[in-house]
Amino acid sequence: MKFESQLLKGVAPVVVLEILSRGQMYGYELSQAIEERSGDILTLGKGTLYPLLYNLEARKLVKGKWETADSGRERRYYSITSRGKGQLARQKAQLRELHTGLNLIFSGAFAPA
Amino acid sequence: MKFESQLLKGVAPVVVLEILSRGQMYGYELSQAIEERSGDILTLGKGTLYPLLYNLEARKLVKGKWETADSGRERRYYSITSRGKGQLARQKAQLRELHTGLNLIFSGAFAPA
DNA sequence: ATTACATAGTATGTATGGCATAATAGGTAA
DNA sequence: TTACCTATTATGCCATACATACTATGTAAT
Repeated sequence: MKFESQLLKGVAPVVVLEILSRGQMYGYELSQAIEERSGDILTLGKGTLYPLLYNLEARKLVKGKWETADSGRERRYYSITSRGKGQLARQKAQLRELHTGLNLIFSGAFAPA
Repeated sequence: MKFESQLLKGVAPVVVLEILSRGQMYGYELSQAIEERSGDILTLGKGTLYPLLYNLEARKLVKGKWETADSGRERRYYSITSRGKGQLARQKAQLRELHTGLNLIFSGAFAPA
């Protein structure tokens, strides 16, 4: 994603799971969907996305299957599993909590030492 | 921080810079301040915090100096540099942007494929 | 005094994960 | 037939979060 390096480490999986929760997609399609749906704010390069998908599949949060598109081209379509849905719900809750914590830190409710 | 692994990678430096922007602190004090000021949501273990401070210092975003506290004990006090303040401003802006992007993704303005 | 505990910092190693890059290959249009 | 866009795989680097263990000091309890 076009962010100063590590700011969004860890959110990538949640984003992928969220998008897959609305329907199956193949990798390339996913990377474009993430850009579009985030208003071009979030970007996942292929060097990030594909390894991430392999990882999610190994953890059985998504599952992929090869299908032949109308064009005759082979694509690997990923869909979210029920485990993945559980994980997504947990991670979303944690994102909200993180957001709360950051708000507390940055609102300056405490005086400096 | 007490989150499911890597959800908040990259936010630690911003949090540290933010807190140091209100006054100098030593490491141990910082780790407690982060917990307190985030309502116990964010936690940095020493294995994370100290290496992070060394890294910030190497990048001249903070600077540390040894001082002898009233107790007679040596402590390393860290303060934010002007470079650090610039970095903090940039990172805060990026955090806000990230938040915007995530909101777009999770609000579901787009239909699934 | 001695122990126990909280404070304070350093050092080391591991695992994760974002990312760049390169190699491969198929479909489409000039 | 060349060029370009699509599509996936593989390799390797680097940053970083974290656990653990080690060292050391001040304070309070015994």
